[in-house]
Amino acid sequence: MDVDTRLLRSFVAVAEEGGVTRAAERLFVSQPALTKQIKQLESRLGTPLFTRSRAGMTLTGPGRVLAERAPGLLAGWDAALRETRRAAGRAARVLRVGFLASAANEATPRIVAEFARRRPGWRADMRQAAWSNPTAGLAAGDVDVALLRLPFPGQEALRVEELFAEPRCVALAAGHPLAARESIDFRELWDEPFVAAPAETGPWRDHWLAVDERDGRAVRVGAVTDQPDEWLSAIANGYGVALAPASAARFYARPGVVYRAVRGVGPSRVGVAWAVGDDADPVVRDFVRCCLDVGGG
Amino acid sequence: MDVDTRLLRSFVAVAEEGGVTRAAERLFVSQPALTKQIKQLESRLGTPLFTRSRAGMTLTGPGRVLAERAPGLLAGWDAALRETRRAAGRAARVLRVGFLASAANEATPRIVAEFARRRPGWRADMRQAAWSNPTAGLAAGDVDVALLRLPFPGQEALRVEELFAEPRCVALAAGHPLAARESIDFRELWDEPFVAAPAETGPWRDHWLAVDERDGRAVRVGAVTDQPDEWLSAIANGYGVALAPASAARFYARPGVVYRAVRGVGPSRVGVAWAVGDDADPVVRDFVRCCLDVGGG
DNA sequence: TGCGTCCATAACCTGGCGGAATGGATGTCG
DNA sequence: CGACATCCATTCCGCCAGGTTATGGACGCA
Repeated sequence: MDVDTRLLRSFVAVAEEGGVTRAAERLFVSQPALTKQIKQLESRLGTPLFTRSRAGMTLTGPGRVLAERAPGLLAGWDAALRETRRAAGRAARVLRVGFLASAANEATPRIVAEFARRRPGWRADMRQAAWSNPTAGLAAGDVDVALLRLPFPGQEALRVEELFAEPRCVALAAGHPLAARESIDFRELWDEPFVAAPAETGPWRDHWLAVDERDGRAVRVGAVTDQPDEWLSAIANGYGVALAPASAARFYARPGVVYRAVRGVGPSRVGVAWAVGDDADPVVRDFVRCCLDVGGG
Repeated sequence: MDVDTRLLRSFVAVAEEGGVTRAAERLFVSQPALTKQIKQLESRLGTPLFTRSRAGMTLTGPGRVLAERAPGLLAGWDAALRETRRAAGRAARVLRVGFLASAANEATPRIVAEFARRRPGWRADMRQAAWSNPTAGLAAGDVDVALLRLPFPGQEALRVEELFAEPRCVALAAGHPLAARESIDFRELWDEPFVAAPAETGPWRDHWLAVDERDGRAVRVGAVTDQPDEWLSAIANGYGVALAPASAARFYARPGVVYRAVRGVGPSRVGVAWAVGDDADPVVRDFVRCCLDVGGG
């Protein structure tokens, strides 16, 4: 008998969330759609997988059996998918490069150009990742190499080469009182609301909130954003201010947002990262070499 | 990304057969349908999996990567499916009993009745299997216990308890010259065409062709059948004769087919089989007990 | 040059899926 | 005690995916 992995994912979500409604919003589908998926799975298996109650759905005996195995099956499929895609990249002479928004900024096109020079016939496929994906897909195997701001969560399990550092500045709404100033002491920002990255980015978020330079005072978070556009909008709307690499002033210029120098916060470092298993991969090595030549000087 | 296991099975079939056309007939779908499935899989993965040529389809690099992993994934899913169904049977208090057509014949209802008596609230779900499925689904895990004619292929990996033996007779077309006789020497049948079981049943097929009692002479096979209905039709049509258990005369009576005693072939033995892992299962043990009490006692 | 054998494409039909709205059961709270 | 909230189930409808049959096109072979 055959199933779509989507059905299994739905099943796992309902089992984990303990109810259709919650699982449905986690999966971004409507509740009736998910209800039907579960019913379909049950009817194909010929057995109920959940007992329905007012409070939600709990697994039956057969449901528990399936719930034990399904995550492993899905992980196996996802792994096979990654491996196949990786092979596809190699076959098409494509190096998949992930980068966090604002990671390498001006250096990026030079790195790509240098890679094209060093590896004729190859192409670097640049994939921008949201901030909630701190390794830009490298940890999940979606890319071969990634350009990131250091430090980032999961760094220990990867190889990282630091490329360069640049000072940090502060981005404010154009109408902000401090926007008139040429440069700002960070302590003047302690009580300002900040536009922060999603919570799951952990140390990365803390680094951009400069938690270490606040003398232990709590951070006021005025907005949480996941992408540069949202980030810029939030700042322009006055929901908060935010630290940014100096290059953002050129790279993310936007009416209503100004960048000012800031004293009292350390610089931001940019690095290139790759998986341990790719240490010997000649294409990955070449790309890292290009990064060091161009960005690391 | 999600995929239906059906797509993976199709992919594996095409990879193994080396072409869409052959794979399509193996999978009992039309060739265009299969072509579309493969194209869909390729487009979802974003890479060609096969190189097309006049002679058929051969795997690309990414195709080989996927082809290495797909069978394991499918096996994993099938195993999870079996386990879930097994749990479903237990939860519903159903013992799944497979039986080869003509296995226990008259004994079957008595066994089921005895099981119902010994296990109130439980139900024996009887599933007749075709002869090409020599363990009646036991080897594949589709049933918990099976009633079979001995010997059968795969017997060594299972537990088997012999229940009883009965003489074998011969089934002939009513118009056959030997049908007028009361009983027949098996050597008189040496040159008759036989209706045989499918080749994959190995020793089981040989046993019903009585290969061992032919003094090394080759068997003439007049027809191959997989089910009692086909078997009876083939005999009635005169495509061949066949050995059968004596009880078939009562159980599979049909106009145009007669059963006659035959001398010179051994009896047929009936057994109940279960998986090694179920040795301690109380329900399976009870069922086996019932078989022995009713059939073997 | 016609034929057989592949795979790809076209045209058509049907079943199933997803979404919005609604129903029904059941606690909760003022 | 009645209004409300919160679940899951159901209905209706539009749409797409998948299947089948028929046909096209490339290529080797006699």
